[in-house]
Amino acid sequence: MTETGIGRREATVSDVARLARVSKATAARALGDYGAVSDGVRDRVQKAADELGYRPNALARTMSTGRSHTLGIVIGDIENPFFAKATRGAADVAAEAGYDLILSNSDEELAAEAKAVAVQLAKRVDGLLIAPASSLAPGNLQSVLDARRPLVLFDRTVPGVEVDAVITDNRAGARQLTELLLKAGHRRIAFISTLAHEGGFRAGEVLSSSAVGDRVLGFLETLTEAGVPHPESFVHLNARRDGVEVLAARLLGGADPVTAIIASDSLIALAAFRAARERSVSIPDQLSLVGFDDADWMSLTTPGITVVEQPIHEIGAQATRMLLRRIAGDARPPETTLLAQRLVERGSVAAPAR
Amino acid sequence: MTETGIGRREATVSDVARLARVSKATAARALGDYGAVSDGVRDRVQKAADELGYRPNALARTMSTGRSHTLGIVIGDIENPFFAKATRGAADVAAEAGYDLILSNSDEELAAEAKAVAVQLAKRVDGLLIAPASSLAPGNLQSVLDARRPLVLFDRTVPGVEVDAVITDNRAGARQLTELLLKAGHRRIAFISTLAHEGGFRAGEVLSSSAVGDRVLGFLETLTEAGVPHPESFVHLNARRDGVEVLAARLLGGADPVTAIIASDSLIALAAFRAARERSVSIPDQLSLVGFDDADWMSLTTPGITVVEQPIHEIGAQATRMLLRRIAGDARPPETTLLAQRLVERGSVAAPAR
DNA sequence: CTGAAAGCGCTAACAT
DNA sequence: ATGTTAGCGCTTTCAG
Repeated sequence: MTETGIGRREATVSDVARLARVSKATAARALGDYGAVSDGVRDRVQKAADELGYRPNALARTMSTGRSHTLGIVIGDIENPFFAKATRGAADVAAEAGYDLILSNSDEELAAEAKAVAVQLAKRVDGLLIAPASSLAPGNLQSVLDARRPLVLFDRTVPGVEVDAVITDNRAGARQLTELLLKAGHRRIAFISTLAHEGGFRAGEVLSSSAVGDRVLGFLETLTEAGVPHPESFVHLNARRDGVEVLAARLLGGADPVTAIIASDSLIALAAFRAARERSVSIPDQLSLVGFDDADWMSLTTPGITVVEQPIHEIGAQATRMLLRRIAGDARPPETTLLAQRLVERGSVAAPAR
Repeated sequence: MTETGIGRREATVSDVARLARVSKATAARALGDYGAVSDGVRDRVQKAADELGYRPNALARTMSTGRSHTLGIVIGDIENPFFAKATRGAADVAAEAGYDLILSNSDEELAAEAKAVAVQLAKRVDGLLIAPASSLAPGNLQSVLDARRPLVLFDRTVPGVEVDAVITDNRAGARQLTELLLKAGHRRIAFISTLAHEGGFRAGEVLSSSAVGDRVLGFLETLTEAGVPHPESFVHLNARRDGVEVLAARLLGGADPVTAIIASDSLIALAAFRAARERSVSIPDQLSLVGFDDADWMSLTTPGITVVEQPIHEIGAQATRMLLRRIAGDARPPETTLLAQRLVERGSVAAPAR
């Protein structure tokens, strides 16, 4: 029954109990559907609850049970289609299991991530899903481990932190892309990522995103195997999101222009495509463009863009399933799930101009 | 200081107080930074807290203060770029103000929305941001009002529910698009939306999304003013997300094909573009395509797509600012903020073939 | 400035 | 099957 009246506070179990003329405990049992209650009493309590417009207080319940039925998820940026999809995957399995998600954007910055983690822990989430801002700085993750809260990483791992993780085979994906380009005859291939990175890339360096690191690895080893000299000079990191276009333009101009570009995510592919278009360099005739992640528009451009696709929704879903399992008490040693990437060939690759 | 040891429970204010040799109240004051505490004591408490690895329990705090510093947001689908952007806008102003977001996807279904609202209320969010699944069914919103929780709607309003809302001028946007098409010489223009709707559209009908309703209104009135007969036959609702392509294909084939399409969101524009491409109907020569929302890929296709753009990030941001104001106690009568839409002309409009 | 005690709304023993 | 009584961890009077 809908409640009217002004200035009343929310009805509590006590209120319901009083109206139903039973003890608080009995009312709680009937309302919370646990313990044993006779049918008659159950009805009376239910009726009283309806009459008072009783709404349970999940926080109070959490206080006494210790379970919040809430998961924390911290990602780079919900506007990035990758994270949006992964988050949806997570939200779906969470909702299915009766859990909610508290969402935080880190913008890939450790400080923001730290704050997000602290708040989530303070709110006593039952577990955390994190796409770590850095694979090199375990601090933020360590604090959730210290707090003894289950944690599952996704998209990237962080060496030294022993937790579950769900990632995809970036190295293999990069190999596929690179081989495709090599086979088409390319030798000057730029790999572009917005990953934050100090100074130019040097061979053997460990990157702050294991995902990008693995891609670079697959890229470099494939080039090296093919006998391409100094392949690391083709790795371009630290591109600002809004600077990718300029970078791409620069790579396409100059004395020794690249003939192919590998974009480390769909947003970069977008910028590269735009740069090419604006300088009237034709794809695939004058430039081959490939990338990671299959954005829905990639089949719409002329030509369509060849990519390796990852099961993004599933990344979030699997990570959440694993987290739920841990919350349920699974104590097996941490494992990292490696999902496959799949090549989707479209028209953006051809032999280099000369 | 990082804590070691197994099986210990989280440190509480009491623990800290004991170690610092002060009362619980004093420790709480020092930790929570309220009340008055002498410097010496403050230090001692802080040190004790560090030593124990004390992490505040935000739920307990909420229990006694009544404020959770958490906002609920319920949207259609976080994978939809529109909602992703609006959510980011909301998250940004929320974080700025020290609030978190609990996210729920309704898939535009009332039942899912009802459940989401119930859970959010149970978790005692300080306020809710909702893009209502239906402008016709006030029930879910009424329950948040009944719970006396501040509520701000965005993207659509629901007549009869007196609350704040942030929307954009869909009617004007639709007029602009329609006029553009009319001016180019089009007379057979299809308006496509995935909005759930029973049976064919009849003039004067109120739709379950005020946003789509306003667009249809602007569309119809502009056509009517131009003397186009039976314009309501051009309104196509209830398209399944994965059926838009077929629908578009059907509209382009048949005896009396449309010469222009207005897509009610970027996902529909995408599907329509693909349908045209697949049937080799050339845009803009054989089909003019326009739509709502400026997706980032729309400047990449050949031709680029003409749209009216809405300040999506700002929709979420403004809604959240308003919500925060209400939470702070602002009791002015509800107001609905109307943001402008802006025409972005690209190359997808031309005169019809014949 | 500091302490004691009550209370937020619920669940969990432990009786009866 | 139902009731009594303690808490959960924090804030908040109210004293001193």
